[in-house]
Amino acid sequence: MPRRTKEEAEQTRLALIKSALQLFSEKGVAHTTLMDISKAAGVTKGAFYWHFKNKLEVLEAITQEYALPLDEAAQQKLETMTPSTANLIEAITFYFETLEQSEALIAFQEVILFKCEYTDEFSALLKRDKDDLEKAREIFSAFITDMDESQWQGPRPDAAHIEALSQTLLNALVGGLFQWLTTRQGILSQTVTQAVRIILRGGGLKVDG
Amino acid sequence: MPRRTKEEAEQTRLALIKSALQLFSEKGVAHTTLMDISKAAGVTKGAFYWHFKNKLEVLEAITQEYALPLDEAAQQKLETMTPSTANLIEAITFYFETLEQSEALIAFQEVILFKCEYTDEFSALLKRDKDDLEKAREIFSAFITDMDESQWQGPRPDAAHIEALSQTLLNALVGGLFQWLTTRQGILSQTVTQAVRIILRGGGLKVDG
DNA sequence: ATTTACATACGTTCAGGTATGTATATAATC
DNA sequence: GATTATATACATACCTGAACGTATGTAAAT
Repeated sequence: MPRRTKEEAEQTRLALIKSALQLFSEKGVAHTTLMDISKAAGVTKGAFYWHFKNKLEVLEAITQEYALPLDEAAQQKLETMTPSTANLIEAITFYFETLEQSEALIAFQEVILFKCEYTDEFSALLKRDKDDLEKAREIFSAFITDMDESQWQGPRPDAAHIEALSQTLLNALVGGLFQWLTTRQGILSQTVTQAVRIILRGGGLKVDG
Repeated sequence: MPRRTKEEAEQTRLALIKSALQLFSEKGVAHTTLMDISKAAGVTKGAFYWHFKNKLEVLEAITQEYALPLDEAAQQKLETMTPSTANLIEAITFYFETLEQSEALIAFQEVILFKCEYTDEFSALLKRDKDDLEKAREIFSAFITDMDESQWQGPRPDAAHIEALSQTLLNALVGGLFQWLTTRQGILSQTVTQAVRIILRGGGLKVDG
């Protein structure tokens, strides 16, 4: 059936994105064919090639549709909060609570970490992921730097220490997500929060509990 | 040229493994063809199929050849050391120093983390990786548990806390490796060691420096 | 003599891409 | 407001290369 209305076209676009994410997480990006995606979305390859140029474009669309909103929400949360350890922990907890409650977000992270080969054109995707992490680290650093003197156990440390601290924090988050996605044991937001407490305390900040 | 001697056959086997690792890290596992590997090793597909059943078997051979020795060395190091924070840090530093000095080990980790889709038969590989990490965590836990009272800042914590601590430690290591492999910035063993210090201190252990 | 350690050749499947068909929504024109 | 024109949103069919696997050949080691 040719020539749907604009809204119907957007529907099929979203259906393609959704099916792609589902199939990517099941079969991997490289082993998912464009016809697999099209079929699962109830259309043909013609529809796919109308909306997207290739697999990479779908993955980018998936990112825009599913991952970006949470990233931006968490970022804005941190930017509006008053800098404190409690608020830092809360923002991180918010991120992982939202993540673990969304099948789509879980599937997305699975694809990014386990079902995608970062080579050729896809290496750009890894680079962007790298930039995102670097940005997150900078936000952590700024947030910690802006904290009041009262948040620290001892005297305020230098910038290098805060950078090392925020980097360690970020690495533990990535590693924690990695570990949870493979084992699915425990509650992601809780284990991560626990790790954050340990690290912030080890970095010289006051942490209650 | 048919029918080489046993040693020559082992040579081509190792050449295939080496070429496979190289190509996997460049082009990704899925996008590397068996003829690519064979050609790079200076043989034909016939030689490949004589030594291996499929791609998965090569990857397993690569693991045996390159990754296992370091894992076992680090593990044995921990088992023979007297439990202390300094020795824990030293064992971890040893692991990552060895890693960052070997192109092959770096390539292997790159393949495992970024150039491999864990689906179908390859999901078994991810499961084994999971088991390895779980084993590492247990070793960390045991090592920390066996530590002398003098190693702690305060009273000795309960088992649950030590488990959370070792898990956080492991997650930070994985995340740190992840981060270093993407950015290649700084010296892996140093940044990781720094992270370990922060975490152990946050976990309640005495850390010098 | 037989097995080994490959080389060569082939068949089959299958994925990506393209070219083209087509019915309808939408815009343009009168 | 009716007609026409055009762009849209796909469906269908085909073409191409290529990768996997397999079957078979073969010369030397054992």
